[in-house]
Amino acid sequence: MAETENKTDKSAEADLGSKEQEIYQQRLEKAGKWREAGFNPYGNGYRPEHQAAEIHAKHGAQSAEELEKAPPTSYTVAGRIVAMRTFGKAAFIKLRDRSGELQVHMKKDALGDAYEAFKLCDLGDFLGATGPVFRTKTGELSLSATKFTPLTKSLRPMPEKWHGLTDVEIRYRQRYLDLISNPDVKQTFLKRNRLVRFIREFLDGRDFIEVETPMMHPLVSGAAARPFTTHHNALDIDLYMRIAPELYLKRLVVGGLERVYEINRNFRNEGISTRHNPEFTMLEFYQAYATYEDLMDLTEEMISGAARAVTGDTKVAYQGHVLDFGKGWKRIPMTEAIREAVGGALSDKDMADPDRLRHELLKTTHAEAERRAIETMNQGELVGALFEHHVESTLVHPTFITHFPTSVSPLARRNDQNPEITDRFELFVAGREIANAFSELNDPLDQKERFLGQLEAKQRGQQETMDYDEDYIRALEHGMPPTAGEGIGIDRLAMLFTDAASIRDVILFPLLKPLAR
RNA sequence: GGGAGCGUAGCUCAAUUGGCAGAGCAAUGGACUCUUAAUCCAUAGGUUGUGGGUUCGAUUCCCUCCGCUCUCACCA
Repeated sequence: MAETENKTDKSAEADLGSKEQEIYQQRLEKAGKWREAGFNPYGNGYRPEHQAAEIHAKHGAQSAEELEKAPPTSYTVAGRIVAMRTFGKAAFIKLRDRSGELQVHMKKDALGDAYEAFKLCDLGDFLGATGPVFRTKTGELSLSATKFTPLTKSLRPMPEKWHGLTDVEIRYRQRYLDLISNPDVKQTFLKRNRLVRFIREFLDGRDFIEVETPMMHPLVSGAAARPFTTHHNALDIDLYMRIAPELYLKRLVVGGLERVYEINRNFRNEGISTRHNPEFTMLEFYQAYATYEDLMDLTEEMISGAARAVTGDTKVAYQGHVLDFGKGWKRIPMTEAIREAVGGALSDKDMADPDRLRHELLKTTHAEAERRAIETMNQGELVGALFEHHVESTLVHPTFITHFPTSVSPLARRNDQNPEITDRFELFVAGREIANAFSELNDPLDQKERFLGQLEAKQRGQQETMDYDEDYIRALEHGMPPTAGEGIGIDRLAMLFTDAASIRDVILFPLLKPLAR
């Protein structure tokens, strides 16, 4: 690789502006000078022995005098230079490692000839430094370097130090720059990590086992969504990227894995928005001998626990609201929530009457395409649409909406008292769906009918329908114990706990259109 | 896909009615051994996203295309 260094590699620098080009060349020359001085600008094998946070923890409370009197201890740290202030024959630099930042004082007195090599450092370079710690006149704990080692030459300029990087497009496309420039970003992803870890520990502690099921499916199953398609060459078959793992996980319950969960990606070929990324992370779990009501209890416990683990409190500030994840979330049947929202005008009889519902829905629907879609909806779909229209966005605090219509719940168990509704709930927070759960339909004959209903809906022109999954029926025919299952959108939960307005802020590399070159 | 907005130096932002494209940071040279957005002097850095049009003259007005943001629709 060394021979590329002093050549002008036009292809690699095609995206450089003229100023950046100049900096690039200057830094290449500095790297060359390091080589001449016996330092490899891309060396390997350097072992830092200490971290910034460790040093702050150890000496943060000591005064300048105490540090001076204490027996001298030498530390070896490594990191990226994120700030630099030079004074001719001395300099202060700020070194950042994974634990935090530490100021390092570089003095010609202490470094001798190595100081000339240090002067070739730029903002963004990585270096290692060794020396004792002291406190500056202004009180900052700092390492006084007696030895310094260049580790990696950075050839491109860092984003501006004061305003940082604010251009959202660059932040998403070049997330590494975002992470360097905006410390909050790292905190967001650390929180996301804590969230996922908490959930795993929570479920593991309840005897669930984590599994991985296929991401490439021969059928569209487990949800109503448009899939991505792909192709396997050797088998010469088309496959769908999974839109949900549901039917595979329930096959495992049939197989005797009574408590299973999976945290993994789903892919849906639909619109992109502040709440939708084409690939997103979903937790799905299934528990035999539980009902949807048990899962409401479990969900409250898991999510309020997660809120505390991630943010330190069950009251969470989100986009100007305070969301209260403390126990005792509201549980409201869907029709009741609709009735409240439209002012009590709909009787039970009205709720069962498609024409009455259609009339109600058309009152507030003006877009022509939407009105046409409403004309072909059945009673259950109309109830679902009314709910989304009038209620969903008003549910700020965690709220369970229960008893979804059977026709919009093709995998959920019918309610024993009323077969037109299911033993299902969705959890809404901040006006968004966060979780979806139900007592599972384990009657193979009913499931067959529901699949046929999906085919019928497709006939009517609905684009998001499930395929008929023969093997899944066969699995149910072997017998699935009474089971309840749930899906939770991890990205959306992460948004709530990190006060993120856009799902792109909790996904490291959200999908963007590639730039034309 | 529809609607609204945005795109100027590596980064953050200016530019009056359409009249010589500017500043700070970063960079380069110089001074400086306790700085915290260090300071001071000097220098350099631009295909104003792309391609067209109107005009004596376009960062500015109009159109095309590209990308991003918000929003509606679809959806989680």
